[in-house]
Amino acid sequence: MPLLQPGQALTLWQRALLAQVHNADPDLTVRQMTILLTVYLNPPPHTVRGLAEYLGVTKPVISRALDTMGTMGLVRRKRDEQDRRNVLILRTVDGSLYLQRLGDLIIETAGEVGI
Amino acid sequence: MPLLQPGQALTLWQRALLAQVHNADPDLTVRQMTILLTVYLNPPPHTVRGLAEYLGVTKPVISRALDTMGTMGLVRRKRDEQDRRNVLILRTVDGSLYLQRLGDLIIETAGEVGI
DNA sequence: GCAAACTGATACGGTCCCGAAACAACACGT
DNA sequence: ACGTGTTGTTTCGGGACCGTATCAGTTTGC
Repeated sequence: MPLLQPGQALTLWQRALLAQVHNADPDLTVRQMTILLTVYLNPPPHTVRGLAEYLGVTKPVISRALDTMGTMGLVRRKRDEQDRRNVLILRTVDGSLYLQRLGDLIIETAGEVGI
Repeated sequence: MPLLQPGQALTLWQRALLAQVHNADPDLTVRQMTILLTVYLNPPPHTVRGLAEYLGVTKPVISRALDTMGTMGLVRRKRDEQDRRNVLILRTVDGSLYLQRLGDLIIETAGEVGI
């Protein structure tokens, strides 16, 4: 018997999204959230082109998402001095905290659902 | 030791969102997805006002989301004949299939992550 | 030195979403 | 019957996002 069953999975998903909607913080797009998680969970370095390929979206999508999340302080841009065409996407303290809260939220929700 | 740990939770979240981004299907907003899950997981009846309160958003948000998801065939509207001011939000076969696929996707992702 | 290739950012036109306010349809108490 | 309150929808101005095409800066190979 699997630890996670379909009904539980959807309930977990609903509760976690609901908490996020309730939260007054500005909502991140599904794409933005995926970019943020990728930057913090996958090993660096991260570039615009690399993220665009990984997510299967166009480069402007990444560029604009970095603008938005940069303003929010969730990520940071830095020129690659080895190859000045590249832009490296770096993590920030605020971004780490943001995702830490998200992780705690999912864990807490999972507990309530009985996972 | 909890079954689900913070790192695993975020990885699960990332992989599931990534699969959703990769999928060519038109993306649902976080709010729209939450509405859809609520309609299918919480016991009926569902009204515009009820959903707006439950999600903590304004009524127009619900009304417009129902327009969009109605066009996609994910939910259906029906006048309440008991009190014709109300609109009941009903489930559809397509909506059930959509969420079933989402549930399977999360389960599958969880398996890959080792949950 | 210079043209071609590459990387990330930007301009443009279009679509969708948002919040506040106004609106139409309906129920209910007097 | 009629005014009040309720419910859901629509309108309006504004903002964010998207995809395509284009642009500026940098590297690479001849």
